Amino acid sequence: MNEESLREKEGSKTPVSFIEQFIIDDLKEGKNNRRIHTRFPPEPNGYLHIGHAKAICLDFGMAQKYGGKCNLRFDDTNPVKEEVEYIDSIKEDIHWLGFDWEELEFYASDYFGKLFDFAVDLIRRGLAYVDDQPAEVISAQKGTPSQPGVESPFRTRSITENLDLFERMNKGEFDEGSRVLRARIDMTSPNMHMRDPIIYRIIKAAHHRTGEAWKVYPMYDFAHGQSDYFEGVTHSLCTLEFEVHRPLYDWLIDQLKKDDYRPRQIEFNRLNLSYTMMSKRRLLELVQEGKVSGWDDPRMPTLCGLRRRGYTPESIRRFIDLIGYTKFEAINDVSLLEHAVREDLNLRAPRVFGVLNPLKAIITNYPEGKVENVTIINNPEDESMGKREVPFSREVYIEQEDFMENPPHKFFRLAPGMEVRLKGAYIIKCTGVKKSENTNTIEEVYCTYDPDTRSGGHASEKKVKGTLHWVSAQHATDAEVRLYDRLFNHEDPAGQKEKDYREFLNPGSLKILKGCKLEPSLKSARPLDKFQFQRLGYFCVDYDSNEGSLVFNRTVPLRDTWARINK
RNA sequence: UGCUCCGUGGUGUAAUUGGCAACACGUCUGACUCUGGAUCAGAAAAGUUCAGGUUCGAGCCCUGACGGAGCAACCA
Repeated sequence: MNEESLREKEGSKTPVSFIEQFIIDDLKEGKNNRRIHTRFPPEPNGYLHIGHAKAICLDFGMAQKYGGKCNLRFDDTNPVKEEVEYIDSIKEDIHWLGFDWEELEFYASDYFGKLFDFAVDLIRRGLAYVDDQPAEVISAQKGTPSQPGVESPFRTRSITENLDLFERMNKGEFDEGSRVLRARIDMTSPNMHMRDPIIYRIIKAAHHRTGEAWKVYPMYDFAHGQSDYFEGVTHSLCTLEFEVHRPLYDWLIDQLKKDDYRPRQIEFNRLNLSYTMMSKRRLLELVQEGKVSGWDDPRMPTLCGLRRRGYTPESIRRFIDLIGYTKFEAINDVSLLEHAVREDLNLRAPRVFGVLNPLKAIITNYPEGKVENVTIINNPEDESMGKREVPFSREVYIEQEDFMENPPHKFFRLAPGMEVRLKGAYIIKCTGVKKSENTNTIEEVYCTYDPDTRSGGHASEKKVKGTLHWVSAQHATDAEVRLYDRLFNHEDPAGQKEKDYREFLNPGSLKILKGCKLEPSLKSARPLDKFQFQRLGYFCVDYDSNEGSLVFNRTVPLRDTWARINK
């Protein structure tokens, strides 16, 4: 980034995060040749969720804004936890979100050779040693956060012996767990991570990329910073829990670096969303235990889940923009995410008629067999989306909730003797109901219409309190509609000391409605097509859908002040 | 009990580096409306965890409390 364009960025009034400020300062000071280079480093052990989206937007976003590059690097240092299946999904999700790493696709496993050489170098300089003690002993010697550790009896082993042992560890001569390589730093450090951290362990599982080539694998701390260094990364952005790792990150870079260049680790707050849970391990449990239908269950906070639910990448990026990056571990309200989709879909989603809980209304004075096409505006927010014709006839479906025999005060819908407009068509008046003999439930309502009130017609200015959506019964197409609510009924389901998160699963998080009636134009809708069902919410065609049997997911309901009043 | 980090309306973030605490979501009014949506206009809501100190002046600097989070995988 040159000085001129940097000054330009500075001139803009929009506040920048503390991270962006660091980047600006580093650029101004001329660090690393005025270069910015970031990386997004997922471990391929699960699907990306919206928390990763926060990191992706930062990593790719900063590089983009300041004329830099962003690498996609798979942090694949633990062959027993990682699978190729995840790599493809991760790439797909990043692209879907709207970012591109171009040719910069890397793997920590690409550096196993260099990392091994660096470890050997540390041994030669007396900065690493092979420890023969079992895990429990090493762990006990580490001390506790408030008590210093004690040194391993193997700490003073000769360089020659260490070199020999480390080579043989990698040849597979020793069992898993029998020996590790440790950095020799300081067993009394107040920082636990500096107490001779383990940097290599023996794992005899096949790696998805390097196969059987290695028997020893580097730990996260020994791979991450060095990978940054090898790739020329300048700003290594990660979440707050790695803050205490930074001294080790810097220590290792100090041993590795040969000139002025050095990557800098900066930590920000991870995303916590109310009523949801972000831990990959627990999300995997939900999938494995069948609590959800899969990683892409529309109730999951995964990117594939949100996509299936009907969220747009724009809305997710917008949400992340709204919450910002700080060092305060906050719980962000899901309603802000919902606001972001509504804001986006309001501008883009065509409005259609869909009746979720149908009730047949018969317009007794409308000629039998007659069909009129009424013209409906596709999106009042965007004239360019045009208009369409919707068939109207003597029998229509309306929403059960839109009719009450004995309505309360301020009920602006249909009730005996009351008038409402059927949107885009006529004003109707309820004249009676038909109830079932035994259960007393309402089966049909009878109405009359006023032929002068057709929308756009000469007497169409007549005002009524309510406007209902409707679908012509003989033209309707049936559909299944899946309604979603929050997966958990606790604000912080995973953060409760005494209780397992499973106890907070919301039993009503999925409601399946069958026999919903949709306007005929929806027959040709394809998976992921998004609509606003007028007066109800935003809906998206599910993958399970096909021309013969439509399936819709409710992304989010519309704001509903009437429902709020009646709570 | 050690170390590291963090405390600003209900929630999440700002405050151009010490100068009238601002924005968004949410909430509540009112207008408009053939979506109880959207849009528009407005309101309530924090004196910045607390106590000292420096200063003409502190959310910002200093000291000390209090509160929260993280750190003791051969996970990342």
